[in-house]
Amino acid sequence: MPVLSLSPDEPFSLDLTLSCGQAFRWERDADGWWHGVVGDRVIKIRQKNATLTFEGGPSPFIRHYFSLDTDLDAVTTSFDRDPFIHDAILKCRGLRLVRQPAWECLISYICATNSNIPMIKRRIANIANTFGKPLEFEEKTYHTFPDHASLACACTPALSECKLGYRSPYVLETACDIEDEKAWNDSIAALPYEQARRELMRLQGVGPKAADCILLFAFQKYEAFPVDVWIRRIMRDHYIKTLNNDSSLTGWEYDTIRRFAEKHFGKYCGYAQEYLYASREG
DNA sequence: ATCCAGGAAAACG
DNA sequence: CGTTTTCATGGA
Repeated sequence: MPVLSLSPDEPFSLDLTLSCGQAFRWERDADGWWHGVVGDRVIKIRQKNATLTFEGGPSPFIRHYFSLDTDLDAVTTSFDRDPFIHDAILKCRGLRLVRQPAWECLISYICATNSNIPMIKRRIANIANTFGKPLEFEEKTYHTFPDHASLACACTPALSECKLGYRSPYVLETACDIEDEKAWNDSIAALPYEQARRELMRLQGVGPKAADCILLFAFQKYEAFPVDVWIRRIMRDHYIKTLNNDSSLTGWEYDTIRRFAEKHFGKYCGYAQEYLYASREG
């Protein structure tokens, strides 16, 4: 089986990277093997110290998906600006942001609103199993994430089987809105962060939080700082203690938090966000 | 039962 | 215009 060796200046933790809640299509078995579907490939991968053993795709593909080309020490050093984030950096050493397929990431975060991670994973799996192409791997059947056309013409009963709840019409409308997946992908990628964010938020079911997640996880726009209930708590308790204890997150508060984050952590604040999120208690 | 979860749309005043 | 209500699902 192919192997990839990491040098000492290439910190990487497969477990932290795949279990921190950024991607929803990976499962880990008892032996430490991770199985996941990326595009039209089933990837099997395991880490032992500085060695990655994998199957299902060529080495450059693995390096690219897991952002192994990123100088992680340089990135974490750039936002290592206070004791709290410093602790998170130490706790989560090797955590990297992966490069997710944008269309799948878009639908995933439309399905993520007001849910917890196990529920989101189940929904994405339901969508793939219902509408995706089957992939055989080691006597098991996996499924690709369906392209936008497959979802655009999904019939309502089949979609309701996916248990998306009130998110179903958002998925349908967004799928119908995007005529050409690649053109959409390229147009978002070409825009600067704030503009790309506004474009994404025109889609049904995509608000500030979903847009920031998509920009961060699929478009590598690291200045995006998604604020969910956990991040909001952390920011309130450790960074912006003047924020009130209100229940609902207002647009004003969301912007206050992300502006603060960009100023405090710098241009890789999105990376910092993931370290804060991964090291949360809960 | 009640509350909560990687929120956002729609209704309201 | 900013603010509150509603939305579907399942686990704790």
